[in-house]
Amino acid sequence: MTHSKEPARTREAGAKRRRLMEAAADVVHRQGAERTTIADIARAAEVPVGNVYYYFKTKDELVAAALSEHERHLNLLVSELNRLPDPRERLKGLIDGWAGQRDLAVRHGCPTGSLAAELGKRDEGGLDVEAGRVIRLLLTWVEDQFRELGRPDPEGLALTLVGAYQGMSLLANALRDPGVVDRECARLTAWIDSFEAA
Amino acid sequence: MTHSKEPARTREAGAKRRRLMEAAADVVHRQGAERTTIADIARAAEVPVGNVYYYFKTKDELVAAALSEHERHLNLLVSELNRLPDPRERLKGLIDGWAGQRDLAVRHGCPTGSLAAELGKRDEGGLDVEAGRVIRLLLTWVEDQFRELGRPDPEGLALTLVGAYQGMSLLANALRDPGVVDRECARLTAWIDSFEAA
Amino acid sequence: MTHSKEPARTREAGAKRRRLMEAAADVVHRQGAERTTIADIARAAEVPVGNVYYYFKTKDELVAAALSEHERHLNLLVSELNRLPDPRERLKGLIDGWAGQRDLAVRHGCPTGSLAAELGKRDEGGLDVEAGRVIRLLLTWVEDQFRELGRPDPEGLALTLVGAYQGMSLLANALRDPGVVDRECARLTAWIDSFEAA
Amino acid sequence: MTHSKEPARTREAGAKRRRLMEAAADVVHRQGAERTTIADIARAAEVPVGNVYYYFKTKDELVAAALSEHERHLNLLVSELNRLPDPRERLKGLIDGWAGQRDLAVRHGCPTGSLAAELGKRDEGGLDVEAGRVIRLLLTWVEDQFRELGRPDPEGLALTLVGAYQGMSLLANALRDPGVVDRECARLTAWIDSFEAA
DNA sequence: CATGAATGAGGTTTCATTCAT
DNA sequence: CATGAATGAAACCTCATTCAT
Repeated sequence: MTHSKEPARTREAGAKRRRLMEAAADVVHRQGAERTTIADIARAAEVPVGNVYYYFKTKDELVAAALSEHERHLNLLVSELNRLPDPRERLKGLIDGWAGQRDLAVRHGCPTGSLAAELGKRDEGGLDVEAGRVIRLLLTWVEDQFRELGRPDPEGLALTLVGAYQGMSLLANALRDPGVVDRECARLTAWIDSFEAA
Repeated sequence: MTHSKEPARTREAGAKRRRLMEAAADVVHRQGAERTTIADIARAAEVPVGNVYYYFKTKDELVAAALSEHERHLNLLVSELNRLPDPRERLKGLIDGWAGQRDLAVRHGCPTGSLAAELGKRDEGGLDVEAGRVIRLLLTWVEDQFRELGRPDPEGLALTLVGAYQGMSLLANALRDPGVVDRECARLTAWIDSFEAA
Repeated sequence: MTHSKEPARTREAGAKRRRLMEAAADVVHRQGAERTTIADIARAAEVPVGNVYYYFKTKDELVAAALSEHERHLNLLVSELNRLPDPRERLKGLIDGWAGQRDLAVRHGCPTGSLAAELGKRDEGGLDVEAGRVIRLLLTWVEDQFRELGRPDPEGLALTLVGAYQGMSLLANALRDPGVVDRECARLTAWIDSFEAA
Repeated sequence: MTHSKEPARTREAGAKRRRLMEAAADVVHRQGAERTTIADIARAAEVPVGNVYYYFKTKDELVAAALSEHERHLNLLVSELNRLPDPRERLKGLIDGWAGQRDLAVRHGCPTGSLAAELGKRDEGGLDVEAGRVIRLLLTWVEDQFRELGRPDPEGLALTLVGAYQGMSLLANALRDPGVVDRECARLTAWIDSFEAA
């Protein structure tokens, strides 16, 4: 109880890989992929540095793991929202989720968006494409909601909504101002409400 | 005078600093601050590596120089737009400018925004605050236009407009899709047009 | 008995060690001792990495096992050749064997010779001596044939013949040219034929 | 005089690169390319480890430098021998050179040959081809001598002579026996002498 | 100021070997 | 004996920064 030094193996096998993925997602979100060292992630996951490579052969694989964690979280959120009967409520639920993560956005931006921006600076590795794929998952889901609502140009509306989210996250982070998220989320919610029923 | 090796110091004296700033802004935009080395910037500016330090004492100062280049460009743009008599036309001119930089945004995102996102991952150095300041310059100018247009909540409108720009830049870059910029710029222009005259 | 996981231990028991030795000989010949990892050998032998250490306590023991495999092959070849009644035919049979392994020599050199060269770079471990011992086995056998042929200085002739083999293997490998083996083997055969009967 | 710590820069600029090449050739000959670390070479050249990379971007470039040193030595030797008027004397001079390096061959084998053998184990990098090129330089020169002597099949004779050298070097090294070089060099000299004048 | 060269801290990665089950 | 997982020592390499000329 005093030390966490006790062998983690006894608890559950395979949990380490999960711990590493979560640590990678978290640390990369906070520090950025370039500034994050393997040692940072290893420390956060309470795993010896050398052991990390048993689970992930390169640093890039760890970054990919962070990305897939964000994908997992997105899928969880979407599953949750899909239980709501009304697409309008689903979209407003999504926006509520963004509002709820306000402080995280202020400190570090959108996890997926800021990672995508960083990976987009690379010329090789293909991780940039992977990031685009995760973002497109959200876009497609949002588009589906607008379509179900019977709105014309659901693809454009999805771009506008998700773009607004990425924009507010970046501004809130750059200005260190939580009010940005509050205002924009309120505006977006009102925007959704302004749509007449199908 | 004796050697032809003698450089035209007086002629190029100030030019080197300028070249370094421009190179820093360009290379950092393309590669990101972390992935950019001093040697990269020196090469792009055609300045010997060892010489860089006479103009910029640290790498952070070079990043700050990149930021100030973006600030300079912003000021130039704003000066240009301020010549237009109508604030509505000024805002539409701003949006036209974004549309005109579409391909750059697709490849590397908004220069200031992506740099701000990267610097926001740092805990020290204060460059993140500097980036926020540059972004705020744009926000304030946009806000002034909305105010002059007589719109209520000009600050919120500015956040929405600039946020939309940051969002479209990030999405266009992540998806490698120029259409994102086209669509959103068209929408924003229509949005501005939807405001009645003061 | 309860689980089908139960392996046929008794059946495969000794086979694993044999598989590991063969894999070591093969992989070390192709990649060299230094570039070969325990994992490489384990994979080639289809033995779990952690299990290797029950058969070979160190990597050096595996290299020694590779050497002893080459020794075993040499002994098999010599036994075969010893069935021939004429020492001249035995020597020519040896050369034929070299010619038959031409393509292997072009790709990776003589298994024993290239391993001896690599081990000769070491200052410790004694494996270099072991490699010399295996090579001397061949030398002694060849010497015996020349002696039986009644040639003067059989030791010198053996050095010449085996040296020619090592030289052609190295050159064929370095030049990636199978013709080297063809030419030299033909020459050596003619050389043997040039000796008058005892 | 007591310490060699004094800045080497004062002596001659550019000498460091030369020192590194020589150290690489020497250490790689003694330890083999795989067992040689950058630190080993740096120490032998009295250069800080980090500085090595200013001159050679990768370890492979250092190995290539070692190879080119051997090429340089070969060219020097050949230039020397070319001063002799008689091709027979030139070839015997070459063999005398081998005999003179007897002890080095016993300890570490032929510098070029053992390096070629090691590089031949690689699948990538192209250094193996480079090693073959250097060996071919010697072959071609020897071939030219035999041709000038008016012997038939000069290419085959060159293969035989150079192959004998590589073979004796490998055997002498594997057996740790200088006598191998003595005997074989004597035999080769007699062989050359056995050719009638053109 | 100018410049190629120097330096060392720190990061990524590999791998022989050991250990818990 | 069997096995996946663990460990840490070392190797390669990068780069911001400094220095000698």
